[in-house]
Order: sequence, then structure tokens, then C-alpha cells
Amino acid sequence: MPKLTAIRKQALEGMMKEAIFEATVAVLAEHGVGGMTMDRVAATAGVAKGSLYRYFRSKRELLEFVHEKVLDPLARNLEALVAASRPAVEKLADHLRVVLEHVAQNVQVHKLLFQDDAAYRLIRSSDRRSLERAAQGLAEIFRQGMDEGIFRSGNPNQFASMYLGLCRGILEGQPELARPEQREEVHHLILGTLLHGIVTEQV
Amino acid sequence: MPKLTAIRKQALEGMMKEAIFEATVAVLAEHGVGGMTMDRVAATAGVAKGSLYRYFRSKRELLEFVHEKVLDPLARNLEALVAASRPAVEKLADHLRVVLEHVAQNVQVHKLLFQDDAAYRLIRSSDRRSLERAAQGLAEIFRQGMDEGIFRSGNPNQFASMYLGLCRGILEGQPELARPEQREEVHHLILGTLLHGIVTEQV
DNA sequence: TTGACAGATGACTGATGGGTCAGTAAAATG
DNA sequence: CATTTTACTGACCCATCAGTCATCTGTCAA
Repeated sequence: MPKLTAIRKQALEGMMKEAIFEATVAVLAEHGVGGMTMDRVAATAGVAKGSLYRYFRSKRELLEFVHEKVLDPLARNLEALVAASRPAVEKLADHLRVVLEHVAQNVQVHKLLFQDDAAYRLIRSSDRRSLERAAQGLAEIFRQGMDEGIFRSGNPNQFASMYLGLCRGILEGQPELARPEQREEVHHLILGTLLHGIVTEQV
Repeated sequence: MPKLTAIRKQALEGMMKEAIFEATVAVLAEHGVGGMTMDRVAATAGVAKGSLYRYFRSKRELLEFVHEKVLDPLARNLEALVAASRPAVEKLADHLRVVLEHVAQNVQVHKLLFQDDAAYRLIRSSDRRSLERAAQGLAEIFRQGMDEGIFRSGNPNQFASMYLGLCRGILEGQPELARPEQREEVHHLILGTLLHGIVTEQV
């Protein structure tokens, strides 16, 4: 078995996976999770359904692949961010900025993974690595903020949940995020609310 | 056609609907939305599947019935609350209190309607009355608060989304809500964060 | 050129689940 | 009691889909 052939084979396999990945995202974007069938993915990718099963053992595995391919880079970014030694508030601001950027660059996927619980859970139940680690990292930031004395004391996991809920609430409205100024606006809204609330003066 | 008979007939029909409703909630609680099949509902209710279709034209209609039966009283309460003439902050506090109470008393249903987007959307897409009106009423409260000068100015709908996201974030963690003190704790957490944020001192 | 094999194919299978309807039982009616 | 009307039943139908497999095809070594 010649070496070159093996390499080319792997490259071809990678390209096929990539093509199927893109078809999957397209189908998800057009038909939602409920309407994502293997037949549709195959048709969109321009291959036979049987071929899908050469590259992915099951539908679930395909979805996990999509999940990882999209969210792993994000997770990596966020982990680095959490690990850095800087004030919690700055970390939080950056966290939100990174998330918004990622959402802006993966609108279709996030429309599903962020909003559609069906997809979210389907995936999360099997692969809890990236997203749950991300949530833990988030809690870590809040814990740090409490240590610094800048955040009220409380349950950091609840704080993380509230922060994510806040994001979700706003992102569900599908705000325009393409331009940096637009992202900055949303960033300001979410972070401002989380940090200082919506009341004008102090009570 | 005797009058009494007609009345009794209606009463019986009501009881059947009630029985099917309860069976549906039980099935939903046990199997989730994805696992709620008409066969299961029929078996749980102790009737034949065909009979379900005498009382509800379709699965969707049955789900809508469940939805209305559970959420209509809540919606009515909240509407009255919005209409009252009191400071926005008090309205908001009461709003949250009413919601928490309702969630506490309908844990199973809320586990689905509040958290499971599949169910939520399935229903919301056809019947947007109660929930969307509720969201509008919420926005109304924020608008009022801005007029009073107590809330920062901004988009009241976004404020409503953030408030709901905050609630959802916390409620997804399925906090204990059975006892009033527990509800009060959650109430304090959510409202405190929304109003004043999580930062200890002013910047 | 040919044999062999990896890779591609799409008709097929089996399971699921919403909805139907011909047949049956029960109740109302006269 | 006979007849008609109404309610109930569950076997059945059909569409959908994940996953399979016998068959075909293009490529490459000998």
C-alpha cells in the first residue's frame, strides 16, 4: 500500500466530510432540526444516502460532528479567556464579545444550537464537553469576581445561568449583528444590564 | 330533544376532555414532548385512540387545549396586573411573583412549555394569544418604568426579552419552588439582578 | 487488458406514529 | 320492546425516516 495513496484517500475523506457538513448546515438552516432528514442531507450534498453512512455512523454522529466543528473553536477561545489572569469584569466583557462575534459568523447554526432546544439537547446529551465546560468556565469568572469583591456574592452557577439567559433572550430576537457597531450595541445592552441593572438611580 | 339530556351530554363531554387533559399532562411529564404519542395518551386515559379524535380534531388541537387550560389563568392574572395603576417596579415584582407561583403549581407542564422549545413553538405558532399578549404586557411595564424615569431608556421589548431570559435561565436549573421562602429567594435573585445588576459598587 | 477491491448507490426494510373507519355497544326515543 | 341515534373501539392505512445491503462502477496494480 503506497503512502501517497493513503494520504490522498484521507484528504478525499476529509473533503467528503466537509461537503456533508456544509450540506447539513444548509438543510438545518432551511428546514430546522425536525426537518433535517438524512435523505435531504444526501440530496443537498449530491450523494446517495448510503454514502453518508460511510462517513458518519449515524445521524447523531453527523450532528455531533457539526456541533464540534462549529463550537469547538469557540470553546477553545473561551477557555483561554477564562484561564487568563485579568479582572473578572474584563473577562466577562470579552466573553460576551467573543460569543457575539461567533454568533454573527455562524448565524444559521446558532439559530439552531442556541435557540432550538431539541437540537441543543440532542447534542448536549451525548457530548457535554464543549458547552458544559464553557458554562463551568463562565461560573469560574463569576467566582473570581466575587473574590475580587466586585460582584455580589451568590451562586456563581446561577449567575452564569442568568447571564446565558440574558444572552438568549436578546439573541432570540435575532438582532442584526453583522456590523461591529451593531454587536457593540448588543454587547453594551447585555453587559450593562447584567452589571448594573436597569434602574437609573440607586435605591 | 330534551333539554336535560343535552346538558348532561355537555357535562360528560367536559369530563372526557378533562380526563384526556390529565392523561396528556401525565404522558408529557413522563415522556417529554417527543415521547407524547396519541397511543400513549389513549392508553393512559383508558380510552381507545379513536375516541381522542372525537374530542380533539388533532394532536395539535389537544396540545393547544393543554396550553390554554394551563396558561390562560396565568395570562388573565398578568393582564390584570399590567392594567393596574401602580409603579412599574411593583408591577414587575408582582409579575415575577405570579409567574413563580404558577411555575411552582404546574411544575410538570412548565418543564415542557417553558423549557422545551419544541412544545413551546409548536403551540405558540398556532396560538399566539396568551403568551404573546403576556410579553406585550411585560413590555408595557418597562415602558411605564421609563416614563416614570425609574428605568434606563431603551427598547422595552428587549427589556422584556432579557427579563424572560433571566427567568428562563434560572428556572432551567429547576430550583426548588414548593415553599414560599424558596420562591422568595428566587424572586429576590432575579429581580435584584434585573434592577441593580451584579456589581457591588457603582462605577 | 484484466482482475480485484474500495467506494458509491438507491431501492428496500422495519419501526414509528398520526389519523381513519367499519363494526359494535350503549343509550335515547317512541 | 323496537328503532334510531350516538359514542366507542382498535385494527388498519399511510407517510415518514433511519439505517441496510445487494449491486454497480471507477481506479489501480500486476
